[in-house]
Amino acid sequence: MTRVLAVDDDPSLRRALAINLRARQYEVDLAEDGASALAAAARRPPDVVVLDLGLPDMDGSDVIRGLRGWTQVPIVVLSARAGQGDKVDALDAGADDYVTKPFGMDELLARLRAAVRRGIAGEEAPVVDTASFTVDLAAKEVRTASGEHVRLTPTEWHLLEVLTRNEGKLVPQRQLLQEVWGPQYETETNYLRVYMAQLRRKLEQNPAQPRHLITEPGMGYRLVR
Amino acid sequence: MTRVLAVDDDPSLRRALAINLRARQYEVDLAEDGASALAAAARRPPDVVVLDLGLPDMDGSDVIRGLRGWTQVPIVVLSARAGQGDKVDALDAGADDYVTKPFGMDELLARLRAAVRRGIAGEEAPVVDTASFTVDLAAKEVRTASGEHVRLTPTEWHLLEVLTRNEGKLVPQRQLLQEVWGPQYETETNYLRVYMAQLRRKLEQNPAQPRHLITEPGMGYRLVR
DNA sequence: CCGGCGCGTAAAGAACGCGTCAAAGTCGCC
DNA sequence: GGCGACTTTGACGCGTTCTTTACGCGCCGG
Repeated sequence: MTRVLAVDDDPSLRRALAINLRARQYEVDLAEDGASALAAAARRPPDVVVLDLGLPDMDGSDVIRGLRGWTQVPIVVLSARAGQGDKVDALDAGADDYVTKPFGMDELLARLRAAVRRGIAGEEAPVVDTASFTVDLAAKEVRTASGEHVRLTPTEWHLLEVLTRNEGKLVPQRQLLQEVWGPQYETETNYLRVYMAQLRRKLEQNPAQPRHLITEPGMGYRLVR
Repeated sequence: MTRVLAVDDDPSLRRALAINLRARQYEVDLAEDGASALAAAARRPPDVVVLDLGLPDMDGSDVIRGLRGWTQVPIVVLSARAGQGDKVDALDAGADDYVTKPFGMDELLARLRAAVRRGIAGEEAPVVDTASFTVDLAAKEVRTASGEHVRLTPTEWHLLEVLTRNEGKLVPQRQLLQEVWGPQYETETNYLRVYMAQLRRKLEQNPAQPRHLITEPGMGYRLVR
């Protein structure tokens, strides 16, 4: 059963959330402020968190950072209709989605389902294998189709790791550069060219015509099975 | 139940709208001018707004901006005047779609359904598929109906992305140019013609008679399923 | 009936991005 | 201190993409 931790200082909204969620077979924990939310999450790790930003004791973004310190649980934020500043802050702090008050219960439930789906999908998939090679993210290991171990340098691995975690998706050049080399290298696209070439030489059967490490000109790269 | 706010100064048209909409299980609020429309929307937030541009007290675009200040509710505009200027203004101000008077009730209802669907779907719509092709916004990938990958250039993709995010809705030329090429290219409508032609060649089964990438002469383009 | 406007199409040169190679620079380890 | 592995940097050729211009057509208004 899916466990939801719902955090809001308004008792009537807490009650409404609890009733609606339990009616849909969620297991519900409640908290009325940031401190007890963090405590509750630590005591019984939830599968998804619904968090009101307007808590009496702590800033919402700080609650998010407190959770993100040790868990990747999906967080859906509730906010009164005020400015967008706190929304941006919350997303930057690591929230997954955002619902503005007043909201329809249907909408919140839809967002919750989506968040849970993403969360569960995220935990599995440490291994991705293609026709030519297999990437084991947990073991940090790459093997060819014939089972031989492939030696990668740290940078090569890091690049391949980002592509693997986004398997099938196009990863923008900027994101790759930022995650592998850091934010100040966002424009050094030639790094990508050099290292993609090295990865292809080690992993592709025909490096000149790559089948899995695909260039999308002008946009980024993509790992396809 | 879906709530519609219908705004028109003509009492007989208000009545006709109310009867037709209620017959189709919509909950209907009525307003006869801009000020009371804004007040009604604030009192009971609607799921979709039908707005006549020819109101006695306010310019239609100002009503739209008044709503857009705090809500993303879909707005379908009714326009009587032959001129296109006010329609373009309304779309630029944030309207979602428009219907020209005199209109068939069927057409209005179809536009309403499309607008409501978009509104509810909200931010969760990473995949849009038509009879001819499928657009995956998250993966930045386009496939034909037969499943083949379609290669798009960055500009082609960017243009298609904007249209896809506004699926079903008429997107003004100005908005497309601004989002794809930047604010200083707002008048270069020939860019749109060139790139729409390229997209049609790659995506439409019969590029000469596009079924999904539709031109709305003088105003903009629309992606329909 | 004619003229103008907007749209679709085609084609050209210019600009850009990518893959490749080679060499210089950096770091840690023996 | 020297050696090897890894990373960074620069240059070049080639194919692709973007930009710009020109022309023909259809529709609408005069």
